[in-house]
Amino acid sequence: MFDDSARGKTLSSALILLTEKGFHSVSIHDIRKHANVSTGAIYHHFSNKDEIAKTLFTEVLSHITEKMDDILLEQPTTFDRIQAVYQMAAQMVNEKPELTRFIIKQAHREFLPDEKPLCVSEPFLRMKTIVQHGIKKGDIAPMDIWVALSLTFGSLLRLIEYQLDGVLENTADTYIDELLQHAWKSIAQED
Amino acid sequence: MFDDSARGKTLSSALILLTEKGFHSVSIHDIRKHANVSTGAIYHHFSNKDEIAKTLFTEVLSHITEKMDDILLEQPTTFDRIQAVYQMAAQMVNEKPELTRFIIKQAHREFLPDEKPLCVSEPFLRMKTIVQHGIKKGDIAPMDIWVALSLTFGSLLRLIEYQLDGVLENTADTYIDELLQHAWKSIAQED
DNA sequence: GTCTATACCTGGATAGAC
DNA sequence: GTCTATCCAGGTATAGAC
Repeated sequence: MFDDSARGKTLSSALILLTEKGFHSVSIHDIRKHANVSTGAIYHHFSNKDEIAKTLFTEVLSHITEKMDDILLEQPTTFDRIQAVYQMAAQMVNEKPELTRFIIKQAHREFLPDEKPLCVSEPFLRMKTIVQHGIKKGDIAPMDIWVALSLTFGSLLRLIEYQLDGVLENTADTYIDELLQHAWKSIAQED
Repeated sequence: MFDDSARGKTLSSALILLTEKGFHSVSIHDIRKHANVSTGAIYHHFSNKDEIAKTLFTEVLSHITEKMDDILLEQPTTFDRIQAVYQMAAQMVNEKPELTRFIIKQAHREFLPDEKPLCVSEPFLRMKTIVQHGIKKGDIAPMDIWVALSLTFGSLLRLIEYQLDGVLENTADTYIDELLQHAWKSIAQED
């Protein structure tokens, strides 16, 4: 995910430690030790501890935003767009569970108090766009946008949390077809 | 919620401060000041800071569990049970937003590392029971239990988070009828 | 049971050599 | 750009009077 420089190693280690223990339970010294760099090197690249977490958060978010934009470009129909988001999410939680946990489970308010809530971050605004277009085109039944958003992606996020909590027997991607099929029924325009 | 003893005042203040700022951003001194009690009084009733949060968490959870049990007793049909949960949740997020945030948004792993994940706590197991009974009785279409759970309550939890994040124009209870109506379509056994 | 005063330590951040 | 050594603030927890 990150390169082998002091900066990259710091971010990689911070990601692992932060998702494992949480922001306030990880000290600079912990990161220093895990990344095998010195305190001085860390403070050369980051002005303080907050900035490490903030950098991590924004870099990961913008990475996801790019993927969302690809989906919007490549998939023309509402259903296919939603399906692509489901697949991307399932893949992400399988391949990078710590990173996924960092994004959706961290209490950002605690260490990024000036950050906007996750639900108005760029990737989530892309989801809103998908649903709004779906309603406008008549693919999705007319309803309140927040209700439609909850129905479209709420169950997906829930399933992801189940996987992160370790209660699922199989990986998330084995459930998403069934999940999407049913979730679509709740929002689809009947004709 | 809690009585006027030093213990009660400590818990009330801790609840407010913890949900506002998060566990590690609130010091014992902050709680002491807000509750208008002394450090000594706090340490007389609680062995350490963790135990304050833990007490709060378990007392609130068992309170919700009781309400869930009432629902299971009073409501015989699957739909009515789910509807009652939706109404209870909407009422809770309206009347006690800080408390709701404390339960569903806190990174418990950070200060309660030995606590089970929320999704296998008592109240959430009651939700699982509701859905399992629904499938067995034929009210809910046969499907994987975790998929069914995600579909039934995922969108509700999402809507609650929207309200907590302050993006909704109205309170959650104005949306839940529409939400439930659609969510039910995704799981209902068709005949 | 409740108070004040304080001991002790963790951990963020800096200084200055190389 | 990276290192080691160190400073110092903030915060948990305790001691001991009342």
